[in-house]
Formats: sequence, C-alpha cells, structure tokens
Amino acid sequence: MAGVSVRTLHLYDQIGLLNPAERTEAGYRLYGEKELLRLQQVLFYKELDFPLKEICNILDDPGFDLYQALESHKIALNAKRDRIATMLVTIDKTIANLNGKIMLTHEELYEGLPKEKAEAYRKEAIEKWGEETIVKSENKLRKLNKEDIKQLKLDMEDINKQLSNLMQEDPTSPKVQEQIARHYENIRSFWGTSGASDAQGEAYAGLGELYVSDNRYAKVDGEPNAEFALFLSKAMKHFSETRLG
Amino acid sequence: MAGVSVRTLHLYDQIGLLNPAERTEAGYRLYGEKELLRLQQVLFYKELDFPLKEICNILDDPGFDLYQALESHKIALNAKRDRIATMLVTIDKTIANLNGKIMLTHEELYEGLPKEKAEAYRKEAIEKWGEETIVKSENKLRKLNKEDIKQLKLDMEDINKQLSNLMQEDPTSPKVQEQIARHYENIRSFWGTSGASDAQGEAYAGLGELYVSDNRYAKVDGEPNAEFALFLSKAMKHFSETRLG
DNA sequence: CTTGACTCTGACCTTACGTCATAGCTTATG
DNA sequence: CATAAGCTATGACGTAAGGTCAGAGTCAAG
Repeated sequence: MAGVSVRTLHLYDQIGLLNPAERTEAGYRLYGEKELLRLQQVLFYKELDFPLKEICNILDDPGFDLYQALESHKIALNAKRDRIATMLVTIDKTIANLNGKIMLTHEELYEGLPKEKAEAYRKEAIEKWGEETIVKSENKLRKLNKEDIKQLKLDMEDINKQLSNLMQEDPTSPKVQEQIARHYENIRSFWGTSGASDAQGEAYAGLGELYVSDNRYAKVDGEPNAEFALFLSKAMKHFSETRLG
Repeated sequence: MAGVSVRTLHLYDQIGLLNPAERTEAGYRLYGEKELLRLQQVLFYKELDFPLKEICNILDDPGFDLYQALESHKIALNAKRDRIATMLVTIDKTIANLNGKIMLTHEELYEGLPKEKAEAYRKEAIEKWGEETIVKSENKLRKLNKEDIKQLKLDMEDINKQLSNLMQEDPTSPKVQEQIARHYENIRSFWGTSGASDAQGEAYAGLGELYVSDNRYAKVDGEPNAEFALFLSKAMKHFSETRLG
C-alpha cells in the first residue's frame, strides 16, 4: 500500500514502533490515518539510516535530544563517506595497476594472434575499459617496434631472475634497489610517462601493492609466489619513496 | 598478533578463506608465512568492503574476473557514497530547521531569564552549534526590539489559529495560501534573509518536512497534532514551489 | 602442583527484514 | 453453496561478520 511490506509492518508492530489502530475479529491489522502519519516519520528517519530502536526513542521519548542524535549521526555518516572515498581511490589505483599489467599481456596476445581474432579481442577490451584507455595504450605500443618489445621482455625476464635470487636480502639494500631501478625503467617503457610525473611514484608503489593483492603477477619459475610478491612490493615501495617521492 | 581476533581466524578457517598451515596435537592452529601473506590479501579486499565469499573467489578461483568485480564494486560504492551525501544534506537541512525553530524558543528563553543564567545557557548553545550560528542569530535578534518580537509572536499565534481552522481545506487553496504567506513572512523576520535567496524556497519547504518528522512543533491548542503537521507541510511545499521556486 | 593466560568447540546474539510453512480468512466464480 | 484463488496471521529459520559466553583442555611460570 505505502511501499512497505507486510513483514515490515509485523516487525514494527512487534517492536512497538508502529502498532495498528485495531484488529479485526480475525486478527487482521488495521491502520488509521494517525498510523500512516507515524509511518511517514518512521520512514523519514529510516532513510537517514537511523536504527529502528533509535527511531522509537526519537518518536516516543519526549526527553530525547534530537539535536545530539542528528549531530552524532552526521559525524558517523561523514566518517562512512570518507571511508568510501578512500576505498574508491584504492579501487581506482588497483584497476589502473591491473590495466597496466594487462597491457603487457595484451601486447603478448596481439603479437601471436591472427588479425581477425585480434580485432575481435580489441572490441571486447574496449567495451570493458573504454575506448580512451585502449587507444592510448595502442598508441604507446605503436611507438615501440617489435625489436624494442622483444628486448624489453628479455630484460624483464632477466630482472625477475636477478630479483628472485635476491629474495633473502633486505629489500632496501643497494643490490636489490639496483635491479628495482631496472625494473622501474622497464615498466615505464610500457606505461610511457603520460601520467602526471609527480604521480608516478605512487603508481609504482601501487603496482607493488597489486603484486601482493593478486598472486597472478609475481611469479618465480612460472609459479605464483606470495613471498616474492611481498619482497617486490617492499622493494618497490622503498624505491618510490627514496627515488621517486 | 596481526590485528585480527581469534574468532575471526576461526571463522576464516571455517569458511575456507584462510586455513592454518597445521595443527598442534592439542588442536591449536598454526599459521606460517604463506598464511600471513594470504591474510594480507584478505585484509586488503576486506578494507574495500568485499564480502568474504567474494574474497574466496578472488583468491581461489583462477578464472575469476577481477576487473569486473572491481568495476561493479566501484559502481556500488559510488551509489553508497551518493546516498550518504543525500542523507547528509537532509540531516543538515533538518538541523538547520531545528535551529531555526530553536532560535524562536531561545528568544523566549532569553527574555525571561536572569542575565547569569542566560549567559550560561549561551555558552552551552555555542558549544552545541558553534559560535558563528549563535552570533549571527543574536545579531539578527538585536535588530528587533522587544515590541517587534512581541508583535511577531502575537501574529504567529493568530496565523496558527487561522490555519488550524482551515485544516479541512485543500492546502493549495487561496485561503490557506494567504495565511501561509503571512506565516512565511513572519518566519523570515526571524531568519532574516541571510541565506542565499535562491535557497529560501527549499529551506521553507524543508521546515514543513520538519513539522512532519518532529511532532513537537505543529501544535493545535498546545497539543502536538500530526495531521496539522502534514497539512502545514503540504501547504508550505506548495507555497515554496509556486511563490519561492 | 597450581595458577593464570591462553586455546579449543559449540552455541547464541546482533539488524532489518525475506522467505517459507501451516493455518485461517475473504471474496469471486461456478 | 462450495470451492479455489488470494489474502492474512503466527512462528521459524536465514542472512554478514563476527562478539560474547560457557565449559573444557593446554601451556608456561612460580
């Protein structure tokens, strides 16, 4: 009738938030105009995410301090909003990093695919991430010729091998950081320097976090290796703070 | 040890999200480094408000589409954030209206209080709503002399009497709207016109909503009257839309 | 050996309902 | 009038992510 389910009315009746005006012989609940008005009030506060118990107090306790309730509720909501904002930033970073890595695999895919399939795949990719991202990336890739790419891939393999052999070292040690510097330059060749340069540090550290949160990327001998991921992320974080910050 | 409770570890073990590396004879759970790393991943996604079940999939299902998960999660978070923003606006409006009404009662209080008590009350009020609000309001009130205030109060009583006698009428009828216009002017004398003028309409309609959501304000013969509140809010809404919008 | 601090399992509690089962009521139709 | 469709009532269980409690076992220190 008014956008609330029967079950909801049962519940409100049960907790004394909204009692029916009367019952029929058969026990059916009957609500009058007064109850509809009260329901409006209940829904108003429910829209503000007040718990039902507190709505009870607001409506029934004459000494209830509505001000303080609103103010503290406002503070709580602000905190929630801030937390969501933080989460959105983190998600965006994660997606950006994921895109960065996927670009690498793209290049591998494009290389070995017949043109038709590559075209179909491209369409799908555009649907997923939007045209802009894809086109940007392709433009970047076009500037690299096949020899460049092959070389970068070989370099990356070597860097990974070196780093996986240094896993027992301190991630901040010069030996490790030297390889990390190579790693960074290699990654940057794919990413280009299109991002705002002062954000590159964060992006690189974020990529390290990605390695930890998604085990598909940090591999040793072809197998995902969580310890290697953590090692890399520490080393990359240190690098970004000391050399890119 | 790592910011998670024992109960949490029990739960994660139970749902297969994080199983201990082994158990002692006595059944104690033992976690190795690998498990700590996995815990980091779990916490990462939990911070993003992913449900535990989905974290299971992210970490264990190799065919899981992390992109789509992140994108749709992002959409959901955006919706949540927007909803919270709306709630904050509504709360602010409600508080502002409440303040507006409280200012009226303030003036009554200040009038009859000895200076010391008034001063103490003022301090408390400043703590609650911030100095700016209070000072603004006091400046406004100072411009009105006692005769003005007395007259406004008498007018308001008359307006309320007239309106309560019109409760059976259509809230949009000219007779009602004529009294509502008086009501608006009277209120405005207290509020001043300090708000952005294009927001006055919304503020007035919002005051009407307040009457519905808080039964302390709309009274007939000194008694709260929910029907009168609804009648007033409808009439005020119509007024703000036709005359202030 | 005892004590205190820890762990184990199992169970119940929280929010605001949705869903289901069983039973009774109401109403339209044959 | 009988019956079936569609409503309602009550009671119960399930949800997410643990918190809290109870009773029992375990560990290290004094």
